[in-house]
Amino acid sequence: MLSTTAEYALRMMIALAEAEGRPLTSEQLSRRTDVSPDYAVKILQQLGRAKFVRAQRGRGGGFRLACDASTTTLLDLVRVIDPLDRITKCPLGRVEHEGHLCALHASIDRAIGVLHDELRSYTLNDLLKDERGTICAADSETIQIGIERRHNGSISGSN
Amino acid sequence: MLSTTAEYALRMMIALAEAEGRPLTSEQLSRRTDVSPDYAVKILQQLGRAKFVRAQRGRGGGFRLACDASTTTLLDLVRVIDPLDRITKCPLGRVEHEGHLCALHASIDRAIGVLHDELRSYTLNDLLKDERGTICAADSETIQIGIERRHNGSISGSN
DNA sequence: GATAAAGGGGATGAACTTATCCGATTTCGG
DNA sequence: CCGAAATCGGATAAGTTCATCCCCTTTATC
Repeated sequence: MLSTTAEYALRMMIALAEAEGRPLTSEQLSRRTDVSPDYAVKILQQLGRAKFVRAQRGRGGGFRLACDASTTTLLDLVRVIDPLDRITKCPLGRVEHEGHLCALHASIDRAIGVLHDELRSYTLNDLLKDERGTICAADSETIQIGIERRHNGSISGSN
Repeated sequence: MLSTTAEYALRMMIALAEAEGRPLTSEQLSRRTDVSPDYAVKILQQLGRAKFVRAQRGRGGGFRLACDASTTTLLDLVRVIDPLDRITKCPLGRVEHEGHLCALHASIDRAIGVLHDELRSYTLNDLLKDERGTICAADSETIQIGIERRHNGSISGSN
């Protein structure tokens, strides 16, 4: 339903939100989110143009979150990649349906509407909370390279 | 959000539902729904394999509805073309998320869920009712070739 | 039967999405 | 000011969806 690219973007945004302002290189993001290194860069560039991340070139650089994780919603992020637009004009270009969609397109539009509502109801912060302590992005590598974990006193962590 | 192919399929199903059991040729369906003739056939074949339409070869043949328009939902039809599946297992294959998705995938899954619910709430019959008398499939041609129209005493028809 | 009308289905091309590659540019640190 | 580390962005390849083309089989009618 979402494009794979949108999925990738969400994973990387979660990884960046978890990093709490510290920059992560595209390489690190790639490994944490299982996105190929080169493609990860492309997606990060799109997120950068949309002002959701900021890039810092050069040594010690990387990508940092450039939005408020408590107000940025899933919908905001998905739409950077997938248009996911409501239907406002007749796809068949019928002039008599200007401002008054037929039953078919009105139904599809309502479906897109509830999808919007649902995706808008989750913020980036919401996605960081996981009762099990494992988030589907940003974990395995933090152990390898020894960055301190934020919630290591987890409840029933399986490793 | 829906693939264009799914849109086409819906338009053709509406046109067939409007025809009330009379067969329509792929050519007629193509013109009524603004789908190219050759591609229309391909989509009708998919709908046929899924048992939503039945084809009759030879002179006087064509495609007929093979499902109940009052119980077949938008969701049923869309899923012939687009899988639109709920998320049941972790897309990253993390075993610790078996039967317990992380917050990200749980959220996306809920979004797909509400989309399902909404699409399931419309039947094929619902899409035939249009207060303005114009449906976004199956109309222009009925005038050309003179098949009797079902609701010709329309309210504010613009031609 | 012959013929014309109709769908069946494989092969192919066009367009878009996804993914990779590589050289250029920026920036930090000695 | 040099070199390593990092992003930038254009070119290209691979894969998928969308669309077209063509030949075949089926079927109703004469």
